[in-house]
Amino acid sequence: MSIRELAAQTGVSISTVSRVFNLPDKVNTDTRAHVLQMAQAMGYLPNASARSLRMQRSKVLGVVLPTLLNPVFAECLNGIAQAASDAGYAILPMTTDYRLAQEAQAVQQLLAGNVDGLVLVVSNPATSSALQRLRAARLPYVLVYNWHADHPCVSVDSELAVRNVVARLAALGHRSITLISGKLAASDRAQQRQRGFFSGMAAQGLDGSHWLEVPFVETAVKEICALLQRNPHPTALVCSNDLIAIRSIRAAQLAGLRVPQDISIIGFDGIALGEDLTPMLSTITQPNADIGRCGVKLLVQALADGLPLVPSASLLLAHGFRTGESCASVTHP
Amino acid sequence: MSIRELAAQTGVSISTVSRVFNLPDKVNTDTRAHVLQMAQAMGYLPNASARSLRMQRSKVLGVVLPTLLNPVFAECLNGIAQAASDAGYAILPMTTDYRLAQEAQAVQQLLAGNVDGLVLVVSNPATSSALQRLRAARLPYVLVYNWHADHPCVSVDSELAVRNVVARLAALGHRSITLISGKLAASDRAQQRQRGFFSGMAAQGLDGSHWLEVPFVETAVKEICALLQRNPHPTALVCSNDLIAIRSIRAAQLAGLRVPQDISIIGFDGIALGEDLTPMLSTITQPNADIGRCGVKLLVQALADGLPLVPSASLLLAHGFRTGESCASVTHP
DNA sequence: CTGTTAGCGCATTCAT
DNA sequence: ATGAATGCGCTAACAG
Repeated sequence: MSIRELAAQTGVSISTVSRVFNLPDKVNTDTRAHVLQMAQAMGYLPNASARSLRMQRSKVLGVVLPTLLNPVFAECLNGIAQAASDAGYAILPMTTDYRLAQEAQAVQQLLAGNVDGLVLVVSNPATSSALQRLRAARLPYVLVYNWHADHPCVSVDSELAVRNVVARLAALGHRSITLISGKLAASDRAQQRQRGFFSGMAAQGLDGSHWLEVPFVETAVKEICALLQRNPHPTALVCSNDLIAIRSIRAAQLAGLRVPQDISIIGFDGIALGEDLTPMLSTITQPNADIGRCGVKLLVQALADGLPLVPSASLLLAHGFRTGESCASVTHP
Repeated sequence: MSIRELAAQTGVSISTVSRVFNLPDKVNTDTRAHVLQMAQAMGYLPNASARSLRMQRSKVLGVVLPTLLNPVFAECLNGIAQAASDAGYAILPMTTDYRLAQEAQAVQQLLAGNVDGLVLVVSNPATSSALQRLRAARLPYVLVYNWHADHPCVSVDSELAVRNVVARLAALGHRSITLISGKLAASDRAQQRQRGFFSGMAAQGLDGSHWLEVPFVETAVKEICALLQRNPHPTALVCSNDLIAIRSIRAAQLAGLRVPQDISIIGFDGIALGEDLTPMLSTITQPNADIGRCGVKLLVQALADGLPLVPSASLLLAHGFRTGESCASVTHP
């Protein structure tokens, strides 16, 4: 079903049909109604490929995320999809599983798929070859969750958030706090959060040398459990993200520690699921859907303006703290 | 960077360049190497829209899912993405939030986006208008999680699974079992699972009249808690899915019941996260990634054969049971 | 207000 | 083994 057939059946020219769908005002009301009716009857839908080829834009945004198995990114993708849809864009998502090779490949494929722009989270903006290729291709893009002065980003101040959470723990009487960090090489967010931990501990005059690095994808309950079985155990754990916090809670149980009576555990991300857990997860909350939405909005705006998206357009959104049940004050026996 | 420019720079015709990328064997080795090298240097990538227009196929599969906020669908999408990528397809996902209007709209958009085929989960295959439109458009599609004799599907035998789980609970001494079901109108899976509950309870000679219908998206902890506070409370809960089971565990805690000592709670889906919970979720497991993978494989095969995908191609995969910690035998005081 | 025409970038005959 | 020519379906001048 092509525009030509519809035009023939309707008894008008293809330009008129085209106008009906693109510039409806510029066509006679009756003609328009007739065309629309015939289109409906014949099940005509404008061919997206032909339109993309002609217009030199696909109305598709590429999306690159580490994984959808962490709800934080599923929530973000939700926001992305919503904002994209609102702006008339479809999305083409790819996941990297936190691997550089996949990151590069995803960007490569997306470039070949002629998307109009990209929303992505990379391992490390400072060193990402995928990002360089993107710049070389002069394709508009925006990073989400990442933060770097040379790129347009949408994120929260992770470092500050963790520093504040350390202060909060200190105020609750915690002195022995351990950081459970995701692989630092795989994530600049983990690095930021680690910096927040270090500076926070230092600011409280506490020993910030205790931290454990665990994988993002595979569960590390065993390792965390082993750490908790050492005597004395830390009275609080600050985790790189909610998934790791959930695993830490399990590790604590396996180590015979009650949460929060024996140990406080704090996450980062604010995934919705955390609210339904028992104990409810205490965590630093990010506006995940909004992060995605804002990223798309910036991108769409740049696309509309025809201007490149500059680093100075970066947005730092507000984070929060969810007072759950996995964090309590230290009990002095 | 078009094929013409590359051809000009390389000193060959565009047909030769085209052959280098599509029929490499039919071009001289030296010429091929030269073209490839120049392509690399100039950063040439074949334009996907042009190719789609010419080939009348986009190498894109549409995907329609209720939501990505339930990890079961995120896991499935992961499998879909993997299999699609392996077969050289990209994916264009849309979510419906369990709403019929969105379901129809998603299919409509995907049709307009000229995808080559669709993987989807609909509310109800028997009545879905989106599905009818798909058939009318003669676009290959496969349903996942849904099950219906008139459509090609990939799923598990939910009814049998629940029936068996009821038997398992009965064997553990449970007599008072309540079903916490997702909105039946929004999901044929919920209907299947309810049927399994009814027939399972009947088979055990138990009263299967106790069940509660809760939303999929919003949390229904309050309602479930209220149900549990009635005296006497059921000794076991069978839930439509893992997310509802997680909320039920929270509801139990709020109602002052210990899981599993005071009440057993069983989920459905086998989301990975369930293994990291405390108590570890006891649940019926589905091979979520495989369901997605199989769906894509069927679709890709049909696309390759040029044949329509028939209902008789439907696949019923094996389910399992994860013995977690949220289910125990009845303690007789 | 409507029709005619010229490509967008590519794969594919048909020649050579 | 390679090149010239055609058209996929559509939008955007341009002409009327």
